[in-house]
Amino acid sequence: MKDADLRSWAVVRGAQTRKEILRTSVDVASAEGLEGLTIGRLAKELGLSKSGLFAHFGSKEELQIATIDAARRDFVASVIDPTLDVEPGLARLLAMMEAWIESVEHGRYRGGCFFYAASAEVDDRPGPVRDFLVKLTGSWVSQLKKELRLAVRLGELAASTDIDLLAFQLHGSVQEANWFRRLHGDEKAFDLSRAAMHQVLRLNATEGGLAVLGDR
Amino acid sequence: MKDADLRSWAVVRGAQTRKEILRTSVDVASAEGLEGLTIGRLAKELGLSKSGLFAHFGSKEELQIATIDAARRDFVASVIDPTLDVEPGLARLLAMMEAWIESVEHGRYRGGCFFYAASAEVDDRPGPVRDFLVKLTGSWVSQLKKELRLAVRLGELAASTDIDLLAFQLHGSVQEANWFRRLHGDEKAFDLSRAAMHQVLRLNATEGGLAVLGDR
DNA sequence: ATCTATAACGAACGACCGTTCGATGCACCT
DNA sequence: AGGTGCATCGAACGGTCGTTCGTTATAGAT
Repeated sequence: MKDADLRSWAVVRGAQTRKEILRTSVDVASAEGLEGLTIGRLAKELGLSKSGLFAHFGSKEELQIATIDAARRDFVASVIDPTLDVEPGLARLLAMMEAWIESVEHGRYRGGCFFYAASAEVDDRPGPVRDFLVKLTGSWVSQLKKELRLAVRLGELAASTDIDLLAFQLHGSVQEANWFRRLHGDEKAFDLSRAAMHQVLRLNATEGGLAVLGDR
Repeated sequence: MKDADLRSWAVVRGAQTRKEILRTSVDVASAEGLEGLTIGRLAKELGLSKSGLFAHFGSKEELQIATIDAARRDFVASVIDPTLDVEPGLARLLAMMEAWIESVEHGRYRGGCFFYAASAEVDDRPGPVRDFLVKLTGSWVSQLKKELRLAVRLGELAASTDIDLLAFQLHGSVQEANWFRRLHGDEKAFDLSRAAMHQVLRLNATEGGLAVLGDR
């Protein structure tokens, strides 16, 4: 009976619409911001009524959070999942970084990296939206650090490696690339990002690590 | 006669008010964004009427541009001017970077680095506001590169130094620090920024450059 | 004393915002 | 055939936005 409810026509249709809304809202929010993402504008773009769209979320704040979560799903699908079967350690870290860079470089959002835009907008506005974003970005940095620590343990990075500093540099190189490309339209930003990444990794790599990093 | 006009009571008073408005608007915009900076809110905060404040600028876009220009003046005064009498080359570059980091770390704006916030907000909104911001940020990066090239010519940095990459890394380290502190509230962000800066400079420094960089 | 220029004001405008509410339509259950 | 649950709609709400306009106050010039 409950199953019947959950699979009823209306519910399925509702879930589908919600998905379509979020697919568009992530795109819009990456460019116009989470506040610039207005319900009327979004409804018009999707051919829905304001109130019909609104009913899916109950408040603008809920829409914003759902939008961030949709961006998270996209991020996991395109950056994290594909690297799960790569050999853990430095190799996987490289795969994660490369997937991340590519997702920023060729992603489908008009505004470039969603989390870059959202961070700058939300960092001074306390509340659940900010909290959620802090949690997600913090979790990504932690994941990078975790893989770095593993690489140290595997002897691919030197024991003296400053994990915090290295993660800071890796994360920063991608954020800077997004800033540079977005504002100054220069596509070589991502080459610089890759070069910076390889430089700092090489700086901390052991002989075994250098083998993983390759020639370039 | 013209002089008398320019020094008339009303004009002086007007210029003073405009200055006070901009002093507040930069502060507000660094936190709420250039769009979130609304005329009514700004007027209330300053004890002015909406229309009275509005008359100083003629349009919201003009207010935004004037606000960015006020931020530029602050930046020049606190980051560039104090380094003009430092010895050109690596020493001056270090002074510029340190002044920049400190201005972000201890600046008077509630929203942290003004240009970081404005960049992310405006990068997808074409128009005069964006154009102005692109010009200013580009000019700052150019200034860094100019000093780096000088350091190379002075033999403080190796001739093989990749200026674009190094500027990318220096600029990115400060932006990342602002992001990290703003979103995750961690004050050690700026120590990381300084460490990253020294690391990449050291990597390109000659013996003479290392002497300028010092021990740390 | 009168005139001029400017700053600042208050009231109002249309547009859009997020949100509420009742009505309508459709697929399924009994 | 009638009832139920859900998605969606249209109209309306109070509020805020940027902007316009006519008015008032005030210091200096004539």
